[in-house]
Amino acid sequence: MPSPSPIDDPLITTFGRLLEASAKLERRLGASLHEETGLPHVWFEVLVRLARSEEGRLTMGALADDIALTTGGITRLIDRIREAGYVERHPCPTDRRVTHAVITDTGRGILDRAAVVHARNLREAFSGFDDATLSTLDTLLDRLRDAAAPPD
Amino acid sequence: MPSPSPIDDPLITTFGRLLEASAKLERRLGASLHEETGLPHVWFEVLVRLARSEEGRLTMGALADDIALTTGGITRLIDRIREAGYVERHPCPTDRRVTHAVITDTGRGILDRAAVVHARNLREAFSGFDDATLSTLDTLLDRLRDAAAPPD
DNA sequence: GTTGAATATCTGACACGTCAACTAACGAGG
DNA sequence: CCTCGTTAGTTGACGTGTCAGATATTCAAC
Repeated sequence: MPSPSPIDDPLITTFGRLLEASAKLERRLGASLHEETGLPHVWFEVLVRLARSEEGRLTMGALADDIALTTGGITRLIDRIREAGYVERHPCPTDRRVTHAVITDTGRGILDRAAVVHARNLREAFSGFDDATLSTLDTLLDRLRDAAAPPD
Repeated sequence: MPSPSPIDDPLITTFGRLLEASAKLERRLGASLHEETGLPHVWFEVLVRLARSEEGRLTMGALADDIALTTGGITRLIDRIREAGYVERHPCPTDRRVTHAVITDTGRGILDRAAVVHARNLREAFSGFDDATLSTLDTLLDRLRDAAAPPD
């Protein structure tokens, strides 16, 4: 007499596990990063993506999609990061609807320092994972991200 | 002359991927669930955990830990779910500091209906994953959750 | 017993993101 | 070229979670 209930579907459990794992990791590692560098983890994610992009710039829309925020959310997030002096807004010369967020030198400076700290914390948290496991994880996460894309 | 920059550490990328994948999946699947059943995804997660627990009850603290919210956040979340009639608060008879959140019959009803919908959506989203892959994923997620636990 | 540290929950003030409505600009057809 | 449908970004109103501090209770040590 095991439970025939729909709430025991294994996929529901797996999905719950995914959210729990990522929420807890972000809370813990995000807190460390913030304490040790003053940089909130979301800011870090924004700055990394800008720094890795051509000319350190990305459109608001592209950034919103990367970080999984709405465009309204990105507008406000960039407002705050800009007030801190880590990014600037540059109107796009060829399409006047679009605005680029561009990382500043100050932004690159704090980002580099934070990356060292963050990488160290990550290495500690993932100390039980060998290279092969990490590579498997990467593959799975890529497939999960794609699974979230609209079904068109 | 590849980039020797600390921001290119592969662990930073992996971690970013994890957050991106889970944020996008939650957004998409959470939206479907809410549209089709009226139940916000967080409510679903709360109700599942209660339904699976002994006597359909859990302390506020245990629930906060499961869902990865602060205790203040759980207080307010349970307030709202209670107003909808899906849970009740029961003071613990043996320790008067603790309160149990208890799922109601109404709560079990809507949960069962939502679980069917959610499981169907998950099956579609995870259609490219075979059983072995899912089991690998489960294992990895468990290890990730544990990696987030305090280092004591 | 009584004291004091620890634990469980709640609350006010506030930060952050969403949603929907709005402005502005692009671009394909007629 | 204009008009209309689409796309990019911003904004006001609001929902939800956090943080720090308050409250109540337990428990171990004296």
